[in-house]
Amino acid sequence: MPDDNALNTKEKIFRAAVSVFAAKGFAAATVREICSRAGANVAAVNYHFGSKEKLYAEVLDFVFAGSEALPRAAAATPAVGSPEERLAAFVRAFVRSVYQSCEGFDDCELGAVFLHEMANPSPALDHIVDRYIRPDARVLFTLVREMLGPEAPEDLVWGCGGSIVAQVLYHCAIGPITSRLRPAPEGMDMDAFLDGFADHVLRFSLGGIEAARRSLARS
Amino acid sequence: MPDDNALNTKEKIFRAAVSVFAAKGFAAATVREICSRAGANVAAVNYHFGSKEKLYAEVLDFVFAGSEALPRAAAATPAVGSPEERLAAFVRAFVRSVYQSCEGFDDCELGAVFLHEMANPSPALDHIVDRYIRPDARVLFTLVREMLGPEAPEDLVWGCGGSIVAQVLYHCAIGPITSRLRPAPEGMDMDAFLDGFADHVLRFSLGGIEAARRSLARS
DNA sequence: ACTCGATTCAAACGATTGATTGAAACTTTT
DNA sequence: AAAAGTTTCAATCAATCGTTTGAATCGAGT
Repeated sequence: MPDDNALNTKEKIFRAAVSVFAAKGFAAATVREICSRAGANVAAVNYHFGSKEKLYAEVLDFVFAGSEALPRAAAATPAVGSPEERLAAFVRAFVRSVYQSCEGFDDCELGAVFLHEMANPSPALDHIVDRYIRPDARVLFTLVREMLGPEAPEDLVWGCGGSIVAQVLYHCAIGPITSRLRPAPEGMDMDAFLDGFADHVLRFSLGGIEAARRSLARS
Repeated sequence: MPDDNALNTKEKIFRAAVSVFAAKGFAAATVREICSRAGANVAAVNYHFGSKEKLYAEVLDFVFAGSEALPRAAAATPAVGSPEERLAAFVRAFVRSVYQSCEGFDDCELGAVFLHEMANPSPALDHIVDRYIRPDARVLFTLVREMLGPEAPEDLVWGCGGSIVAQVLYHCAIGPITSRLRPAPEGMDMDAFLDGFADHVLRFSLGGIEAARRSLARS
């Protein structure tokens, strides 16, 4: 029967896998490095998880699932209030869920995992989209539609929703560029930066949606 | 001395490398597949280019360099005219340079190469940033500053510029998601789609910049 | 103390990778 | 036509990958 030590080894491998997969993606990560970081034998991954791919699928699900402290955007969006207020909550939670490290991890951002998954999609992506991303998208697009009005064409709703998502994902999508073009000042307060970033995205997006609404009324 | 046949083999390898690297990125691409597609021996890459890495560096430079038919955004932005007009030209050229296939290639978008490079930056990225990305960024941020006014803080200029870049890169950053959430209709006219996409990004961004300007005047 | 299932470990396996080698084929020069 | 230089090729190298193996180790139940 699995005792504490066994669970500890499995847990240690899982935690190491989260960090390594986040840093390197599925293909570039090696089970040897994961086991080395976990202080375990190379065979431990296959013994406890079946294969590297199954371990990755579990990690992916864990990273995307969110938590109470770091909920997914849809879960943090209230059902009542003005569309602007709800969008503000959505964007703030979305930004945090992408850039804040997973609970109990120093070095695992969903954004990093996500980027590797976009560059090299794994079979597990379908499940992630259905389970986690589609609900978030649904909340966002419903909100955008409320703000654009019922006569807005579907394409415009998706366009504006995409513009919001794009801005949130910006830093994770081009991190290596910003670090070269405009390196972040050392000792920066990450929480304050994320709040300011979310504020900017919200303000910029409200202006963008307003412009889209105007162009709609004009035609 | 290199004759036509030699040039042909080198050229064929280069063209195959462009496609393979764009589709898989540097690490996942293999010299065996490149040579196979080129109808050449495995040793040809090292003979003609020195190493897989040097070949990749040449491919990267080619993809980012742009062309007369597909210029980089900065090169397509006129020096005169209203900031709005110049931003429109910038965004249109930017969108095309990211999503339109390189001249003479059916399956090489800068966006695909870029995405892999962001997920797994190569040593060649520094040169690409200095040579190609920094000039584009300079033109964009100068434009944004013109529209925000001289009293706008640097952070706001970078924020709004980033919001524009983010929207343009959206589809390349989350392609696997959109294809699952909202598959593109088959037989879609890519040129028309890109024009419409650029129009949306421009309109949305003008609204966003206007909102940022207003928030500036208010404080 | 002994047994038995669960876990860990060093060692190795087969496959694949980028790179190298030296001879063969080819082109150009003499 | 012989020589020199360039290019191609099959074969192979060392390294690394995920996975497997079988024995050693451990811990709880009898």
